[in-house]
Amino acid sequence: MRAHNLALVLHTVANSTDPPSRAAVATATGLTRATVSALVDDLVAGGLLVEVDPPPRTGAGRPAVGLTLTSAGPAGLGLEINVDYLAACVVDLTGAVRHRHVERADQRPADPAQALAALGRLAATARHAAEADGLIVAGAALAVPGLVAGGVVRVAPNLGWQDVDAVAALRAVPELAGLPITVDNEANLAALGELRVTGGPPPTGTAAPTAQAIAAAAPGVTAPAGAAPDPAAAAAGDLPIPGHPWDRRSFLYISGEIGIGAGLVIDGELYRGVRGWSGEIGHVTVYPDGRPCRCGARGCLEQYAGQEALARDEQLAAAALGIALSAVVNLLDVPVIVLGGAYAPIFGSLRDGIEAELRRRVLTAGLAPVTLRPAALGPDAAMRGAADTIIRAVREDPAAWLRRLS
Amino acid sequence: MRAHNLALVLHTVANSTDPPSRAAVATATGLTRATVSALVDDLVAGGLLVEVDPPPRTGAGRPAVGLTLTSAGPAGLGLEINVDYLAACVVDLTGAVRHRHVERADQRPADPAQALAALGRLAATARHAAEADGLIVAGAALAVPGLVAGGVVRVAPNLGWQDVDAVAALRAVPELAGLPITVDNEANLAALGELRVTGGPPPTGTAAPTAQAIAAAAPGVTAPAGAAPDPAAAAAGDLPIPGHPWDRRSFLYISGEIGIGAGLVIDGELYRGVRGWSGEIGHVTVYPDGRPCRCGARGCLEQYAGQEALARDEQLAAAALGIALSAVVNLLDVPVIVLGGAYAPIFGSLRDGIEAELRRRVLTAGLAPVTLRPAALGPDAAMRGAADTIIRAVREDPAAWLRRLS
DNA sequence: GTCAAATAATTCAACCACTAAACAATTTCC
DNA sequence: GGAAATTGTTTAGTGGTTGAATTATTTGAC
Repeated sequence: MRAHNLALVLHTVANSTDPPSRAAVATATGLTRATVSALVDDLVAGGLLVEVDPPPRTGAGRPAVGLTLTSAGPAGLGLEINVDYLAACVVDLTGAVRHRHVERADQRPADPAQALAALGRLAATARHAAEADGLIVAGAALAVPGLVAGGVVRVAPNLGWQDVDAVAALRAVPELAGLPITVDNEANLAALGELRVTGGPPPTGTAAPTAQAIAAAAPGVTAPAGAAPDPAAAAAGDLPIPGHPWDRRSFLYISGEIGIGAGLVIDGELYRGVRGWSGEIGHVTVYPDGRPCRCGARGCLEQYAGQEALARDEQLAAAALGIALSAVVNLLDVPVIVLGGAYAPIFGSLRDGIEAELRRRVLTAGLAPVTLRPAALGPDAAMRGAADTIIRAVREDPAAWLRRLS
Repeated sequence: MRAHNLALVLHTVANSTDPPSRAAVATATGLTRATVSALVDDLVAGGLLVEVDPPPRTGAGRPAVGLTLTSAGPAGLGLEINVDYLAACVVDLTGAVRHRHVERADQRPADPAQALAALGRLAATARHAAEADGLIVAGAALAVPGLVAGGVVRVAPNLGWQDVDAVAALRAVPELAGLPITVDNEANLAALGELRVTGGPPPTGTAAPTAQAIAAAAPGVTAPAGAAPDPAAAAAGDLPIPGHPWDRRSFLYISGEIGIGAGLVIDGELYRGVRGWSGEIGHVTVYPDGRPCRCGARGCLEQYAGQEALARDEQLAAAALGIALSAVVNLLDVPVIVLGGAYAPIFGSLRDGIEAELRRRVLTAGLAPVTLRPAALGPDAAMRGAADTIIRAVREDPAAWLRRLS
């Protein structure tokens, strides 16, 4: 119960726009001021929260002391191996990127051990830099473009990997000793990265609006007015995302790389699938008797909207994407689709073609909108999402972190 | 916390094969015998559990007194409106069907008010019969073949309904006064019905096996050996379902009626979609330029595997189903697909055709099996699932039920 | 400048629910 | 018949919460 309430308080502070006072947290959570005080004391002592200067005064009374997440506590180490680069970043508890290093180099000629060794070096320097900066790296997560099971990369076709125990390789790096390390699919983690940047606070208390209310409000397929990413806002890391509040916490993220992956986020939670293999949208059938795919099937989406096909014909790609995405929406009732990876920069030219298919093929298109939007994060999404899994674990179970310190 | 532990104890008793003692519940839950005693006393006083004769002795020591769910307490009223019948059933806390009445009649000529009035009469007699039998009807749920939003049936094409406030109509029936009433999609509820019958207990304590372990064990698409439903076992309501334990709690249920719907159950939870409109697999595109569908699109699954098409060509239906289901598995990594409705009786002739497509088009088919199986429940599935939502609510929050009594 | 009103945070007694350990009840086994 | 075993209850103790009272610090009125 204490663990639950610690998490509740931490989330409330994290999701507030300006530093809330203990009293504000109490009213927001429904707990007593006394209880909140006790919990906050623990979180401050444990180095997860810090007291900051009071927010601008608002009337009579004793001035409040503000609370924010620390920028000197636990941090997450995000790693990525992709076809043409290695990358590492450190993200602190507030979600700020504190270190970032990308090493461009084609990984396909390298064998897995070489690539992982190079990544290990990147990770080691990132950890050093972070700890010199007062951060405590709480764990590392690695994004790879392939199917992952139990820490092992089963298949990563575009890297040419098969049954590579990436976790074991990283654990062997001496500078990473003692760190919990996980591996996950690139698209899944990119979806989490997108969520961290655009997700915003969970709908506090109020339930999602009824479908009834939605349908009355805005029929048809829609996209935000200024759909192209606003560079200034994106740089500030605080993109204003239009739409209904739950649009920001439930979406399908499509990652268009050489292959095509997807990450499904439902109400702020990533759905990984029973065995961790969800999101293989690249091999959804679009044209049953179409082009042969290297997976052995015919007419896979990847053959029409993968990077190769994309270079040849963007409109064909858009139509194929539209067909596959219609299936997703019909099956899962996802209100928002985020186009990432190679799709983000050409969102403008894909949008109409995708929307045309959605309008035609989504059964509920007339009842409620399906919103299309470009990804906010660019090529860093997966690495950022990987780091986010670490700080998310601390945020969701601060009690464990406090125990770990003592 | 008390609420949580009450639910924990209730679940433990519910999921035990024979009536457990207080001590057995204590060891199973990890709570103290003292705590369990206190909780059980509350549940017995509230009429959710009853003490029964001790199970056969097993050694020395004071004899235990067994605990079971009551068969005289809260009950769920399950209702269904479909194209050619109305139905009502009452299910008690143990999951036993205590009353059941089906009224065959084509509902299409009737206007919604007439149909709902007839259903109201059915529901009223069911409630009476149940209460004469010592049951307390805790609520009612209605299954309809259509899109539902906030208690309103937005569209039910095969009934010819549009924007029918079914909940309001039923609430107006005097004999149903005071009952919480909900409406839901037929396929969603049928999936829950299937879960109740085949789901079994949640994997106690142990996590799902790693994908790694699975892949090593059994590659390829598989189906249970004796795949046709065993009538004797089905009648006993205790069908032995083969496969891994989590297979029973994560599956996609396909309901083949005039239209085709699907209900997705993940780890024992029904996924309804953000707006409640998930599972419209009937309008997933199979052949992008194929037959025109009444939804306005082309090549929808319904045109190739709906009841009409099914009558013409079962093999075409199987191939189309295989293509659409491959998309589902690629996207969601669902390990089991349950064929219900009109598909269940002809499972044998559909199976090979579906499996061929799955083998070809599911990317991970070589890593882990996709199991196909016929539904266990037959035409009662949706109605049973509807009733189950009511008793599930009581089971998941027994504290609320106890409060309600006082 | 002083005092009342307002707001923030802490302290303290009471309470609820769980744990641990002792105890009572009832059986089997020797 | 008595020791051992097992179930279920009782009792004292503890952690974490609430609610009320208390302290701290500011604004605004006079």
